[in-house]
Amino acid sequence: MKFSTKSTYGLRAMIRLAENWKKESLSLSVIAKSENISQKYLERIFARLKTAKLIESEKGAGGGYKLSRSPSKINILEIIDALEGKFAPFHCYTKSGKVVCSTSCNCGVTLVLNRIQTGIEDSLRNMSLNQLK
Amino acid sequence: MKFSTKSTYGLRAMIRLAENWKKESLSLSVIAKSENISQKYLERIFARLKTAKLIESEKGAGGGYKLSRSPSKINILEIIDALEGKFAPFHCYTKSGKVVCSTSCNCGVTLVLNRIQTGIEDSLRNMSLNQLK
DNA sequence: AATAAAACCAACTAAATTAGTAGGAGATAA
DNA sequence: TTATCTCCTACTAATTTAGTTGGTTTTATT
Repeated sequence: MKFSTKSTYGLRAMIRLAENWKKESLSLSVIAKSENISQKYLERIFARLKTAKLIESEKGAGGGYKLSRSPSKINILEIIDALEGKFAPFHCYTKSGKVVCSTSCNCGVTLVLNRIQTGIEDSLRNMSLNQLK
Repeated sequence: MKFSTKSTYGLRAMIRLAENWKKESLSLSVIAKSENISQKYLERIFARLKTAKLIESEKGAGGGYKLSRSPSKINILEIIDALEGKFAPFHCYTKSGKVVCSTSCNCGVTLVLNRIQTGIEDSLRNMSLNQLK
């Protein structure tokens, strides 16, 4: 198991925006440059964060991004979910592609998967962006 | 975040071995056939489980695999770690490849990563193989 | 009005990882 | 000596991740 650069970059950028909370917007170019991240790649990461309504944007010269709410109201779990995608809905498949069981079945694999998911959720749920730097 | 087939197959196979605990060894061909998994792929998955000393093998005709200890003494966390690998030791890199910070630093990204890791560990630590079916 | 700086958008490429194959060698019971 | 098994290495195919390329649109500033 690993942490993708997507999450790493996204989190770092969100921490930058948190530091800038209540000030003017921060542009992608500034963040990318100072964090040493490919600007174009960061663009797509920001698209995810925006879809999840965690950030807002202003177009045009002088524009940029800012958090859509106070850092204390932004949950780390939301950020990770937005960046990495939720734990995939799980299915056991036979070789023929037929679904044998789903998330709601109570086989061992599903049970373990659900535990891991709630384990992650519980650990991040009450951690908010203002706690990071 | 997703659960690879490696984990799915590996867990299913371990559950099969647990059902067979105290009986004769189960061969790869039997497990692969009944679980509808590529035998050659399962072979490599079993190699990981063996390296982790979770299973033992007997070569030759009539041979096969069995758990190395009672299912109640096998932790699900051990299985997942063996199959999926531990959470990768984490580093922040600059574009030039220079390490900026490591697992022991206390930046936000590392803090989140460590939380996720302990979240998973805590959720699986006291779940053993005999609880699954 | 022209320009520059910004978000936004789509399609491509490169690298890495995952999932699986192919083709054996060596061990062992029947 | 043969069939059944583990074990080993090297390959391929598919998918995902990590970017790149080349724009369009929006907006403040000159």
